[in-house]
Amino acid sequence: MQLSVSERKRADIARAALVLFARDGYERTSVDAIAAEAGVSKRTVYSHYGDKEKLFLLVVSDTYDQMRERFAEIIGRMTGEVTDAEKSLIATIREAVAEVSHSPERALLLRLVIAEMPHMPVLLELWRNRGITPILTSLVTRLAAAGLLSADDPEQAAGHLSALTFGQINSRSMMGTILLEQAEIDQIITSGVHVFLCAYGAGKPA
Amino acid sequence: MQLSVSERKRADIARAALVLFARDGYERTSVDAIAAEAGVSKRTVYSHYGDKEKLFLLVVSDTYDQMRERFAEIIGRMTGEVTDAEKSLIATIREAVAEVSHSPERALLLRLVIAEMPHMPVLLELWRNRGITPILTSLVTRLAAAGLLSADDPEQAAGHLSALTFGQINSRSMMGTILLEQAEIDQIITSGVHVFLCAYGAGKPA
DNA sequence: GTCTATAAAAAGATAGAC
DNA sequence: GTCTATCTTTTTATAGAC
Repeated sequence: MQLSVSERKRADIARAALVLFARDGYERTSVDAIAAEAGVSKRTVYSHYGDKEKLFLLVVSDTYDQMRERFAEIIGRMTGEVTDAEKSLIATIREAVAEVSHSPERALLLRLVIAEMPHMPVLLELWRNRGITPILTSLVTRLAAAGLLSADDPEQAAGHLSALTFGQINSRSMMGTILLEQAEIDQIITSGVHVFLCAYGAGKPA
Repeated sequence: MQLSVSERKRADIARAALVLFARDGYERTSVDAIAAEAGVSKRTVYSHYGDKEKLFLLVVSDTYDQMRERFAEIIGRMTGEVTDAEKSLIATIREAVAEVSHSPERALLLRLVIAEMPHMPVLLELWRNRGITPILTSLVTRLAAAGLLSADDPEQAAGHLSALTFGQINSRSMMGTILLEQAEIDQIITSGVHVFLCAYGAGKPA
């Protein structure tokens, strides 16, 4: 898995761009700064990526795909041997949130996408076609099939679950701008799942 | 209520700034463009507002306060003679959403605040101290006192209500980037309130 | 207060040598 | 592919006249 010098530089540029875009936003990040951070000349940046916007879109798209994969992996792992829907949901969502918060760049991605979406319609398609709602919907569908949930409209139920957990966390943290305490995160997830199960739970033990 | 020429120009600048900031964002909006839109010279902009950031913060703050006032007025109107919590909540939230969506500038404000918050800590305080959650909390408290809701923790309940309605709408519209159909908005509010009442409702009629 | 003209800096992108 | 040096445009902010 050796990388040529050129490939290495290409990767360095992408990593530098991610760090700076995440920290300063699109407009505030200059190509000069990216080149300096990556340890290459500005001309090399343009050789590899064409222009600033292409670089941005590629970095955002890659980071987003990685996050989505990890998310799907975590959600997908919760299958089969689930008996207590509440416990399993809390643990799974907790892990998913931790995964996103783990890397600052990923946490800030959402804010970046929101900020630049009106000026880059491509981002809109990225979001629409590869959102995380389908992943949650499939989870709800599976749980409903197993008799652990009662959801006539799995997509709508997934939307409610997402709003009550991820949505509340995004809102409180101002889309990742403020770092939340783990206790606060746990409280949001626990209470959110509880409300969700009040509406969609099946066979609750008292 | 006559305005002097100077006061008129000051107001024109603020209005122009709001329109352009909302449309193009902070960094993409130049002071030149604001001056042109307002029909004054650039020097006049600086005379009145000092610099670009002060102008931005003032415009955002004013717009936000107006929105918050309207919001409080709508929520506050729902008092006393409420008998059906579900119907009243749906109608009230529907009106509140319509009020915000009515003016594009107000709808886009949230996105702007999110985008610039990391670079302007003042915005963070604005949000914290004058958020809309307290307004919703007081509503929940009143409804609970009237025996229409069962909420031990009104603030948490308000958070859930907000996430299920406003949160879902913000999420679907990408913070106001995409315009939603009224039918979709209604569907979100209706189902969101339904879930909320599953968890917090008291004395539901079958 | 208001304008025209200008300074001063920064940023995106490219030319041309190696 | 990679670099240094440069072009061109844009932007914030100010000087100075009226």
